[in-house]
Amino acid sequence: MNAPTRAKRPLYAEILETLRAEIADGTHAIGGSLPSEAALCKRFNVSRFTVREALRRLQADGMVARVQGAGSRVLRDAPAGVFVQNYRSVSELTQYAEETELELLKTEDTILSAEIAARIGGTEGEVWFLMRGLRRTVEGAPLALVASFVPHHFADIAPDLARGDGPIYAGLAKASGQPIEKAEQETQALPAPYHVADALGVEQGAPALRILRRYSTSEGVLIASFNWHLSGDRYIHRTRIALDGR
Amino acid sequence: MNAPTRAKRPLYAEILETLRAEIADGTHAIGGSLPSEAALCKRFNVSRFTVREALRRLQADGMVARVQGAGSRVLRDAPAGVFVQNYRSVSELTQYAEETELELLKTEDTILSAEIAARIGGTEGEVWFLMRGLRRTVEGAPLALVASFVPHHFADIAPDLARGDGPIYAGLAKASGQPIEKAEQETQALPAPYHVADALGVEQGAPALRILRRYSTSEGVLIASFNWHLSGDRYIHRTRIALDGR
DNA sequence: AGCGATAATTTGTCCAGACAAATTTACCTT
DNA sequence: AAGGTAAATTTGTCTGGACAAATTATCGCT
Repeated sequence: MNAPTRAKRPLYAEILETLRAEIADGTHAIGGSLPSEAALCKRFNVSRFTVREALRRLQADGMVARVQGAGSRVLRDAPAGVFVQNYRSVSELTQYAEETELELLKTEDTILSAEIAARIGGTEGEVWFLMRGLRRTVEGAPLALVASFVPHHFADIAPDLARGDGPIYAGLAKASGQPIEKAEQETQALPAPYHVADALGVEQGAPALRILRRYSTSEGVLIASFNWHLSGDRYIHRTRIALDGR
Repeated sequence: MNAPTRAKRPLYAEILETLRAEIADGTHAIGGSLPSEAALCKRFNVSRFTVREALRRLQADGMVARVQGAGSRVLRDAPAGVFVQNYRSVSELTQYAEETELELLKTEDTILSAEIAARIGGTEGEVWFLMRGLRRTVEGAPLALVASFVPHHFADIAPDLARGDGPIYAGLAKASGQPIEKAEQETQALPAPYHVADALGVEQGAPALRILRRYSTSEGVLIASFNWHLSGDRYIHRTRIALDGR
C-alpha cells in the first residue's frame, strides 16, 4: 500500500472544511441530502474511511444526520449550539465585560493537569499562564470568581489586558493577529471549592455554577476562563432562545 | 476476508461496556492508563478498528484522554457530560425532544406557590397542571427529572402530548392556535432535593443544574418545565457562542 | 392507482494492512 | 547520576476490501 503524500492537515479535515462551506453557501440545502459516501470518495479521490471521518465530525457538530440506507441529511448550516444567557454573541459578551469590573487577584504559571487540559483544550503537562480574579458589578457586588488560562506566550500582556476595559480575548486575538473562530461555553453545577466559597461568601461545598468559556483561533485556544457563580437564588443565568425565522 | 458471526450488538459496544465496567470497578484506575490498542485487540480478538470504535466512545464520554504515542489515560470513572445539549433555537430543541424519551411518572393539579408562580410566569394561588417525568437517553440512561407546568385548561391533552414523540410545547401551541412568541431559559445551580436525588441517583443536597424553559404565546405562558440534571461531571451543558457576522 | 416483492443503494460494522507522528523507554557516554 | 540519542511503543491517518442492516427505488400484479 502506498502512503499518500503527507499533507500538513489531515485529508478528512480538508473535506470537512469543504463540506462545511458547501452547506453554509447552500450548495447542500438544509433538509436536503449530501452526496453519498461513495460519491464523495470519488469526488475527493480518498478512501471511504477518510470520507467517514469528515462526515462523523459533521454529525458530531449536529450539522447532518446520517441514516443507514438513506444517506446524510443536512440539518443545519452551521455547528449546532449557540449561546445562552444575557448574551448570544461575542459582541454581547464584550458589553458584559465592559459593564463589570475584573479585579485581578493573582497571576502565575501553571502546569496543566489532565483534567484541566481536557477541559480547556490544552495538553497535560504544558505550562500555561493563569490569572485569578474577582468580577464585580458596577455596584461592587461580587459576581464571579474567574480563573483564566492563556497560552504561556501571552503571559507578558495578559495581565494588562485583564486590567483594561475590554474583554481579554479581544486583546489576545489582536495580539495574536488571528481572528476568533470559535467561542464555546460549558455549564456545570459543582460543589463550591474552598477558594470559590471564600471569595463569593458562600459555604464550601454549596452548589455553584461553573461556566467555562473558551475562545479559539485557527491556531488553537486563545483563552479559557472558568467563571464560578453563586448558587441558586443569588445567581440565575437567563437567556432567550431564538425563535426560527427571527 | 471472513465476516464474523453477527452478534446482536456490535462488538465495539461489548468492549465499551467491559472497559466501562473495569474503569468503574477500579481495574483501570483514574490517572492510570488503559491497555494499549494492540493489547486490547489481542485480548478481545478483534481488529484495531473495533477497539478504536470503543475507545473513541470512551473519549467522547470524557472518561479517557487518548494521546498519540502515550496511550489512553483514565480521566473519570463515569461518563462526563453524558448528554451534551446544543441548541440555539426552538426547532433545535424539538430535535432534542425527539432524540430522548420522556417517561411520565405522575400528573396532578397543583396550586402555584408564590415562588413557583414567579419563576414560571403564573399567578400565586392559580391551579395549574403538573406533569412529572424522567427524561432518558435512547440508551435508557436517566438524563433529567422534569417537572412541567401547563395552564389548567390543557390538562386533558398534555399527558398524551408528553407521551408522544415531539416536544410538548409544539402540541400545546397547536392546540391553543397561537404561535410561540418567546422561549426563555434560566439556569441555576441548586442542591438536589430529595425527589431529584432519588430519581437521578445522586446524594440529596448534591449540586445539580436546574434548567427552566418557558414557552409563551401572546396569551401567556404555554408551558414551563424545570429540568433537573446531574451534577458536575455527569452533565455538562455545552454551547457555541455566535460569532458576529455569522 | 395501489400494494407487495425484489433489487439497488446507502450507511454501519468489521477485517487486514501500512506509514506518520508523538511519546516513552532503553542504552550509551560523560 | 545526568544527559543525549536511538529504538521501541503507541496512537493517528489512510488504503482496500467485505458483509450486514436499513432505506429507497423499481417492477410486476391486481
